[in-house]
Amino acid sequence: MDIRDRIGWNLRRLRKERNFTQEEFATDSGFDRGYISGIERGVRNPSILVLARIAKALDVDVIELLDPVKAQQFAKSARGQPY
Amino acid sequence: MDIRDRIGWNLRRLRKERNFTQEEFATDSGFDRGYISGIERGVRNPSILVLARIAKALDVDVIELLDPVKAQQFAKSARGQPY
DNA sequence: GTGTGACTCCTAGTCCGTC
DNA sequence: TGACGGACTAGGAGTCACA
Repeated sequence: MDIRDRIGWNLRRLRKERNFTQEEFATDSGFDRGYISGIERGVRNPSILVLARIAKALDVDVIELLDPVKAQQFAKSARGQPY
Repeated sequence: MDIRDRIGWNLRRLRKERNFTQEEFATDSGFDRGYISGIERGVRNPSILVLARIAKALDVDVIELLDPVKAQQFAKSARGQPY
């Protein structure tokens, strides 16, 4: 699994756990909604400082965003689901 | 501890464990030696794909580069030491 | 609510060198 | 052996309109 996908799935997972829309989270974290969308889909290549800001907005450590197991599980559970 | 310092100390720790010079590691991983130096010193802001390439060259998972405990310990043990 | 393409601006990352 | 500088090019940061 590509590292960008790991981050993308984990971000989507953590955001949904908090019942935020992309738009709400974008406002909260100070990013553009389209940029957040791109990270969740794994098409962006964010820098480590961007990840740190995102992690802070989610109130987790950066490592949580890179968790391969949780990313995999969430990706699997999300198959065929609407966004 | 800044996220860039965590990465810097962990990179230096893992590189030294393998008895590589910055130059050797730069050649191995395909990066510029000055760039590797900058990451170790925490003055650079690498993207996640860069970290993935570095992790691969070290044969560890990216998470290892972000380990806060090991970074702290190594930073402490390295106080006053020459590079 | 979200995906997506196109865009500008600025920094990441390279290559050379010196200390 | 590693820190640090300047000049350069590739690519990330950040925004928007439209689907």
